[in-house]
Amino acid sequence: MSGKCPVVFALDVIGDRWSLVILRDMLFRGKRTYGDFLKSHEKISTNILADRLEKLDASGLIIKVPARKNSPRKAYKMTEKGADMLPVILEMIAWSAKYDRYPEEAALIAGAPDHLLHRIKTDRDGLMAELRLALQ
Amino acid sequence: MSGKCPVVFALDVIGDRWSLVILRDMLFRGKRTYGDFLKSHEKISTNILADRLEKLDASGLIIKVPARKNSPRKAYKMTEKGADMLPVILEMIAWSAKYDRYPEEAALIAGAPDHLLHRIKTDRDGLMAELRLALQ
DNA sequence: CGAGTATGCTTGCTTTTTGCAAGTAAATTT
DNA sequence: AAATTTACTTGCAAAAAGCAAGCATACTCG
Repeated sequence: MSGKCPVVFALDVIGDRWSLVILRDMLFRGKRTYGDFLKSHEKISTNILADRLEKLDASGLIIKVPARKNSPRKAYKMTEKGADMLPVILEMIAWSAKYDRYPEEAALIAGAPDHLLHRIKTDRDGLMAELRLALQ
Repeated sequence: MSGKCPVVFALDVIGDRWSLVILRDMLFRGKRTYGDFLKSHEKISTNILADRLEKLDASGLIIKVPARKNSPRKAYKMTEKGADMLPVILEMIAWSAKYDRYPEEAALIAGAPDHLLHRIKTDRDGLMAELRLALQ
């Protein structure tokens, strides 16, 4: 049994920067394969990526699936449990928007344009539904 | 300039389990001193605690203040920037409530009773206001 | 169909971070 | 004034992260 405070329970799954970077890549950038994740701007190293994918799989946030029907090649897919981290990530984005003094460049590099923030504030449920749909 | 995606911008500050444990202790348990934090159930080690307090201070989520007026003894106080992490933490708690299969014991040990969850869902703003007030 | 390339990792090694125990100086209590 | 607490620091061993190279399938193209 977990016996942990809920904050720690969540931290056990996402309390590490790389896990959240992977989730971000899946949720906001449609990445699905090992190679996709490796190419991310933050330069995760190969062994760490393998480790985190395994852990995220083990804790049920993602699952390993055939990349295409009947293909032996693999891809990763977000589970509902994983997608349910969206609110956490959206709040992080909202916090950063408030406190990062240089968001313009972030928008350019990382694709967090103003309209995303606007929707977090005004149409969060719609935004989440849309992002979830894109995971199918 | 940050030039970072907003998720990474936030992760730079709280993308480490101990930082969030410290924030939790301040927000939900009224802890303020080095000794308080050291006593937390998760057994943070002394050098890591010192390091994280310094980093949280450096990034402006907390400030070091006199424990009492004119006292040379120190305490830590949450800034608004720190308190603004509350929504992130509340979403983590909500997520854990959905996926932790043994929340009863967590409630006993860590003080996350059902009514907290209920308020996260039904009166988040009121809850946040109350928690913020307790920080004064 | 076979050679070359791409993909999804694993392995080995170095560097960094963590954890633990002990130590210490200043503040407080008795 | 002595004993105790508090808020750290230091030193060292263990764990984790980062980096480069290797490797066994897949897939692609002639």
